[in-house]
Amino acid sequence: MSHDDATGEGRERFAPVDDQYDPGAVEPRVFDHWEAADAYERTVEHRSDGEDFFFVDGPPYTSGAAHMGTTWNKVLKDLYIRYHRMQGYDVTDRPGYDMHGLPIETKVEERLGFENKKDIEEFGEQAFIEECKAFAQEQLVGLQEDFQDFGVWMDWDDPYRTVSPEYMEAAWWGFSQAHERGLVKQGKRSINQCPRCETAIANNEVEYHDVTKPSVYVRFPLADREGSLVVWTTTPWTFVANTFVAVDGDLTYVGVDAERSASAETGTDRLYVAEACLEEVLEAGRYDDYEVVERVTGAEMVGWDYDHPLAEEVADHPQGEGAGQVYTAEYVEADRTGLVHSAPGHGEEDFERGQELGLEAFCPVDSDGVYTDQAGAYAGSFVREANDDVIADLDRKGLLLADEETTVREGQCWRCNTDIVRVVTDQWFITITDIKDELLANIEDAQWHPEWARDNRFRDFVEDAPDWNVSRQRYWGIPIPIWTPSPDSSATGDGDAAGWDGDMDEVIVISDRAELAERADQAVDPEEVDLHKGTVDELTITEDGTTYTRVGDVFDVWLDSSVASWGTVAYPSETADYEQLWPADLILEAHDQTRGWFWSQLGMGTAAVDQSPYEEVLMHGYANMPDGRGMSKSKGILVDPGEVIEEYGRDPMRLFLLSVTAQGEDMNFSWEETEEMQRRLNILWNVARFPMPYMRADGFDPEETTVADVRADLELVDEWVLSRLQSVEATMTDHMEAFENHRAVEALLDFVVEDVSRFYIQVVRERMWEADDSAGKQAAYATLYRVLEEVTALFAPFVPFVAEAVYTTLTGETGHPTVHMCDWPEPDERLRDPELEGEVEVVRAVEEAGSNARQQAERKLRWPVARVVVDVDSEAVAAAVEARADLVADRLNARRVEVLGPAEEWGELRYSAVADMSELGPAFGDDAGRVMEALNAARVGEPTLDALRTTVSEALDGGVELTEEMVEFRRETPPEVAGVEFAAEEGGGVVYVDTALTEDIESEGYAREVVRRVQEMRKDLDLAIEAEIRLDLAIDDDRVAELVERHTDYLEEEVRASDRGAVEDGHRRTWDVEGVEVEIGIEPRGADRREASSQASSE
RNA sequence: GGGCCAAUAGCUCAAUCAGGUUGAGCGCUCGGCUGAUAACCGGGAGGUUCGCGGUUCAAAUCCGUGUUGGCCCA
Repeated sequence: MSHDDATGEGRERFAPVDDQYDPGAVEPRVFDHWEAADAYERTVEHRSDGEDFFFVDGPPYTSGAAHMGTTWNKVLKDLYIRYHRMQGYDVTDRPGYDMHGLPIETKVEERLGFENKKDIEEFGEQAFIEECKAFAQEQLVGLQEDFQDFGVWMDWDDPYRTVSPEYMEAAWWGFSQAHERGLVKQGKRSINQCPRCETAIANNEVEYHDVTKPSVYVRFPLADREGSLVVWTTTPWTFVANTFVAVDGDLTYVGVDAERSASAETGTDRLYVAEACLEEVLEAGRYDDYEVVERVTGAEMVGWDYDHPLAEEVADHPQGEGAGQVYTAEYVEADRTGLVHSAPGHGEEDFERGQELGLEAFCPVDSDGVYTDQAGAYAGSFVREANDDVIADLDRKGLLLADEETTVREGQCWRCNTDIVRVVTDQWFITITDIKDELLANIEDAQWHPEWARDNRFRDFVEDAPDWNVSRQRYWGIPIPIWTPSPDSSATGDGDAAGWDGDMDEVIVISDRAELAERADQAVDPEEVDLHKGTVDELTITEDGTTYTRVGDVFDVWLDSSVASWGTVAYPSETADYEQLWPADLILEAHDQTRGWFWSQLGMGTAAVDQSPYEEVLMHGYANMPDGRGMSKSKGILVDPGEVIEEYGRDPMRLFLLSVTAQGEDMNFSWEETEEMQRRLNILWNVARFPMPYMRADGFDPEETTVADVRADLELVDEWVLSRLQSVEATMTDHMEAFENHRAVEALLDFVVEDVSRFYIQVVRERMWEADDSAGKQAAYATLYRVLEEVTALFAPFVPFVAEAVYTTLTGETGHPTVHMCDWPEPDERLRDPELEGEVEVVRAVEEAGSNARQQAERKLRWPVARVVVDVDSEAVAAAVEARADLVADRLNARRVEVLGPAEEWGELRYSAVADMSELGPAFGDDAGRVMEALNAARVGEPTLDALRTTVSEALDGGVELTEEMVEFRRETPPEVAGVEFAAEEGGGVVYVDTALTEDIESEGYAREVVRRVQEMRKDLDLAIEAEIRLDLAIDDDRVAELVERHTDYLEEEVRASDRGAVEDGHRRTWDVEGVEVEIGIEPRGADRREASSQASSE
């Protein structure tokens, strides 16, 4: 809507607005207004004395632009931030960005043309970190511009960034707290290693694809008995590290003498396999005969020794205490051979079982996937490429039974698609398995919406969660603040922890910059120091004659965001906000964060301070394509929010995101629905636009004339719409408090479309059009103003632009500088009247049925009907219709409304019967035809068999026995009466409309036909509403002309005709009114004439 | 392979928790209104409630199973 001075001063109330809601025009104006009026800053300031509400923003990762998912997320956050502000809270709205991590390193490497870690080392760590920092910052700016463009109000000038010293320090502090509670340790773990990135990949960063791999059956010769164990694998390269063979203790295994007689490779082998797998193994090994010579359980095989299949090639193969033996293991299934080759230096399950058994985790593979010298003959080969060599060696030694291929799901690095290798390396852990009970207890302290997300999914996950591996062997991350004793006293700076025995009491964990400055050997300025790897790796600590050096690793990025609840308030460098606000009142993310940020925060909060860092969680779904597929930027399957804005606007997009999808569910984006949202907002726009010219013309002043001032003059519909408004407010507040935003906004849209637009405004239009000002008119103005003002506030958090535009036009200079400073409207109980709401609901049901009946009778609404008869089935409905008969008469343009209660019969009604011949036939035989004719011809006063029997018996000159099955009753209304059923909450009935014409009705009907056409001609001339005209009317039918002239006063008042007579050079048109030719001429009078002609000439 | 969520009119969703005649908006179509008018309002058609099986007097709803999609995990 239009105003030049965006600060509110001098802006004109009820100023003319665009005819159509055009988001493309409204939104830029609102942005300008916000900027000029400092709308955001003033809104924040307005609530600065309110109760604190600590919202914590889950930081989006800074690689790539905002997609529909992030858009939805931020718009939801904006909604709840705005809502809580309107509820009076002083809301923390600091946005955050997750800026560390491998994905950014990968992108920077691409940009710089790097292929692996060595390129980074050559480029220089510090320089590489600076590149990453610059890249992440670039991405941040792009993201932030997008978020602002969506109309999201957060503290964009001061986002928290996980790369800032204050934030990194927050991570150090949390980690050091966990350490002090004894929850940090170093340990070996089987990890997913990306050989290209040379780092561990979190399980959730692994993507699975189907790949073709070797499928080999190999026999391991037993050491102290005849025969071999048969194992199967898809990773022959791991045979190098084979340490034991696993069996299922309960499973039956057989020893067989298997023969190949037909082929070239003749001979007999004694093989041990699970009995259930025997056929498969023999077939794979191309044996054609066999004899079972032994049958044992897996348990009985435990302790059997075998020879390492690559003992000659790998001199260092596992051969210590307990190696090369059979053990039981949970992970064995009666599949393939029923015996599992186990390498604790690689596989996760193998590793865990190996730990239990006290076996060495032999891992002769480096971080780049290349065998170390320990791998003997294979040293220097990339493991996957060594598969063929291993297979060839096994074949040469006669150990290979079968060499096939199979398709399996294989993990790949999510960034570079390199196949993962499982290796065992030294990693740092937060041992959350030690605090499982506390974690499970702390879950209870947060309320989730929807609840099942916590009680089903989240709890299961927490119960099964392993220790948290927080270390990554990369560069772009928060350095792990652990300094370990160095073997020599000189500072090497390479983070080598050799020389330290793993005792956590002997390490130093630094918790903040001040402590670092104090304890470091080098001079450190805590204000200036950058905590990244390039800097801190140079720092050593020397205490009691021992020099400590930092471990080389950085934190997994999940640790970064896990400290967001205190990182947001810059704890520990600032303490006041933390003490006042923590923990978070609300966090709000998509369901992938259940095992992501919801979890990492709980884990970190519990490890550091044994408390849940958040109290309430709103979980939403994923944004999918219209057909339900997931969006994927890399595959080009996506809907770009920018395009949606371009096409339909910000508010319609927001409204779609906030109104269509239920809490916790995935959203399927829909262009059609977004367009529909624009149409709904157009109704809001028109509802607001409709009364303004009248208010302006009559000089209505909402400050002077409030609803309270016009209480006595309120009409029924005014009271009704005000009551409905209160109910909608109560409903919306309930839904918003339950985080059911889609229900809340649906209730509001319903109110605007159904109640205000379709009913209230329809009813109130006549009052607005009255020429003279009146108390009733002022009452309508005050009512509608109140409705619009509060509706605008209710819409504000959902569609901030259009709400702002309407609000500023409504309030002019008198309101807040922005609608977003308004309080959330609370229902005023004094205005609530549930009984009235019920009555009007009945009236509307009756109106609907009545309109339908009119349509059936083909009588336009413009023509009055003599009477409407409402036959109801409940006293409550009868009372409602009787009480509101005037309104019913008005809505249906009826002269009279009659109500028939449940006990009354309408004397004019008759019933007929439709005969069912399949029943009549058997019952009456030859007479069936006559009975049918009599039945069909019968008209009875009540729908009962008795009445029918009497009538039919008379017609047939003899009694007949009728049953319920034989007939179906039909209502027969009098001629020119149409009846339609209706139903309301407290009962229903039938509305009969009597459309019989009388001269009186014709007179009014024709008069209204003429009025309508004159109005159209006034509009042709673009006349002002109050402009007066001279009217020239010639009707080519004397009877009709006389009928119309009976309503001369009405006619002249309606069309503002202050003069009658010949119109020579005015606007003339000839109309066909119900078959009668009517010639109309009009011309504006006096001052209106000049105005009209000047308007005409300007077009 | 496992867990959680979803599947209802051409489209987007209600009704499912707590079993009782499947409903709304859009679209389509027919009509009305005519100073909100490129707006607004009414009627109508449109359903194997994803398939199969079970429990029940009664199933969209509860149970089992399969299919498809989403997310998480392996």
